[in-house]
Amino acid sequence: MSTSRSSSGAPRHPIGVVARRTGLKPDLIRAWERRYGAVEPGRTDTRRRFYSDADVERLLLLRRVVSTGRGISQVAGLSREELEALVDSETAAAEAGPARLADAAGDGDLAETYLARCLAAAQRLDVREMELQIERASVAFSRTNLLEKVLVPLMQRIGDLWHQGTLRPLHEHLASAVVRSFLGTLYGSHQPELSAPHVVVTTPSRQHHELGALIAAATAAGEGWQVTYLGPELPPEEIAAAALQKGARVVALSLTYPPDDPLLVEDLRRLRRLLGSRTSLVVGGRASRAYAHVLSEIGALRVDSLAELRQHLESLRSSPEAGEG
Amino acid sequence: MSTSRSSSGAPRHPIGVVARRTGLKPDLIRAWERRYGAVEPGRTDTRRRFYSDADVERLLLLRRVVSTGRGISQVAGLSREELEALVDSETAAAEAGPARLADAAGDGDLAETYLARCLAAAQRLDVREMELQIERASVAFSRTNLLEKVLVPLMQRIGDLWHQGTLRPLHEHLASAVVRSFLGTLYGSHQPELSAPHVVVTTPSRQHHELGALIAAATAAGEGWQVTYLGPELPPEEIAAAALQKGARVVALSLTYPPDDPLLVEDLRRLRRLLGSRTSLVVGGRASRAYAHVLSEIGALRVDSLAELRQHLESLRSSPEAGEG
DNA sequence: ATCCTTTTGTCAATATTCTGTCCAAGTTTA
DNA sequence: TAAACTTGGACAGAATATTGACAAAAGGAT
Repeated sequence: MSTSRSSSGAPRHPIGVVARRTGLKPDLIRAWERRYGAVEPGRTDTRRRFYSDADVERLLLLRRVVSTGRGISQVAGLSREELEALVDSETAAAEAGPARLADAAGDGDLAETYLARCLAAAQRLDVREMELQIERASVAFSRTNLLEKVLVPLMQRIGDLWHQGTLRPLHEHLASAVVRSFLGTLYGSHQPELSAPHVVVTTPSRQHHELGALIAAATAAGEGWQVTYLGPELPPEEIAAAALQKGARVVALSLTYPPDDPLLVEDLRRLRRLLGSRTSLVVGGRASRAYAHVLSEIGALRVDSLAELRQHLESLRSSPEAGEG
Repeated sequence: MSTSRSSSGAPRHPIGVVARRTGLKPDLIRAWERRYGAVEPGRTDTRRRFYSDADVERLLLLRRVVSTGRGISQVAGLSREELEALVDSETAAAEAGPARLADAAGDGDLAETYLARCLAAAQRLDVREMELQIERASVAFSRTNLLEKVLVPLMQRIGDLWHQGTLRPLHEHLASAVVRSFLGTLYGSHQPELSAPHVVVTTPSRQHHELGALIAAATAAGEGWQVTYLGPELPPEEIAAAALQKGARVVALSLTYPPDDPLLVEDLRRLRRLLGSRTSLVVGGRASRAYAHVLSEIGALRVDSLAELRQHLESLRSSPEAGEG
């Protein structure tokens, strides 16, 4: 065990940092200390509390125990070993996952607000403001809703405004860069279980709009998959190689433009041949409809929305093998 | 006590430059020194402060630690290693912290270590590990060194291995996506002064390798410029429109491939015409040499390294107008 | 079930410390 | 001379500490 890491000065954390790390409000941490002596942090000469790493871990432990229904007064005085024992017995008893937060309804207006602000910021080429708004939206919405109600509509609307001439290509590029950067951090921040199935996400050659692929990657990550995002425009051989190397259960492609690429049809057929029958192919994006014929020919799943994608991932996850012959 | 402090490199930078590089106001740097002895810069015989590169890196590290919630008074006296450990523990708080790298050796070896790990991770298509290693490297290195000694060599080496057939295109794509995502967060993290000049960074049409542009964007941000990154492949009209709207002092382009695009030559000429004479054009990237003729014809600055880019930005910043007619 | 008590998270008011910013006056540099 | 730098002091906003109060939830007793 890492009993003491005090080799060169043990880190001492102010209460704000402890609050962030434990998810407990500063007031609550103080209340636990005042009322039950749950922790006994050190003090500076000006009476500010300073917590050690051990204190932080103890608070985390207490939080877990309390969240299982026990009162804080009952467990505040227990030793670390006793707390760990409690946690163990609890997890062994019930595989209770943390309750999922349900976003309240009526988010439409809120999403619309963020959307409008992002659009305005994009128009002004104000990257910082755009990032700020997306950041705020990411706090207000769940990951799923952020994608479905803010980011996807945002890019669609920018695309529309571009095509109708209100916005320049430059605005679309800028917005793409910002959203892409955000999505990159989003899908990377998830820590899937090692037993989770793999999905390889990319875009075929000459399909250089990667936003859809990134959104798919973020969605899959949110569903608990292990995601390997390869970036845009890869030929079938590369995609297949990656899928093979990662033992991917699914390959997800995003098609947006152009909708009439004969070479792409051939690439899709080849990809299906190169992939083992154990790997499913899921295709989405605005242009995917245009390739529906090939897709059904090669037995690829076509999805029209993120909800559909999530649904398919869910079912694919449980089914042992791809249902293709 | 921290032994180093005044070790590496003769003191060089006046406080204004340090302020730009660190994103800290001169007043704040002095306050940190006066109140907590956070740095001990050298002095001229007229009592002017002069900071070494090590001082700058220390200030960057302090800024980062402070931004995570600790008070400056608590961390101002810590050694570099302790500060790095703090940042590391913050980013990898939940992580089972495996072996810390031996910091003792020279930075060259250290960079090599990270490089090798990133390469190995890329080969295994292990995105998470790659991100982790880059994150760690970003703690151990200053922004400048991270770019020049880790990320740029990494992408070069991957490119080489790709061309010699050891790695597949797929690996290059994957690494690009990871590095790009990281750079996106990097260049956005700096908060420039409102009075700072603007630079618009992008890539001309048909130049779809945007990594160089992103690195340039991160470098410019580190020099205290207000950066507008537009993403890759924009025609001259779009670039000029953005530069006009932002009142950009500089437009920076990255050229990597192809090196022999006749249309690009025309695009560059047009861009120069569309830009006002108040806006300088700076061009870098592997293929920029191939276009040296046009570039000198239209009076664009060609840079061969990041150091050169920084140097040019520094001098452009002080000179009131572009020196082109 | 209903009522009462205890527990528990949250909040408010006030005081103190910490921290970033700013100002003024003088000095040096370009 | 204008711009950049230095010193010392001042100040406002953020973070923290303390005390006390309050309402929802939990649990018991009737």
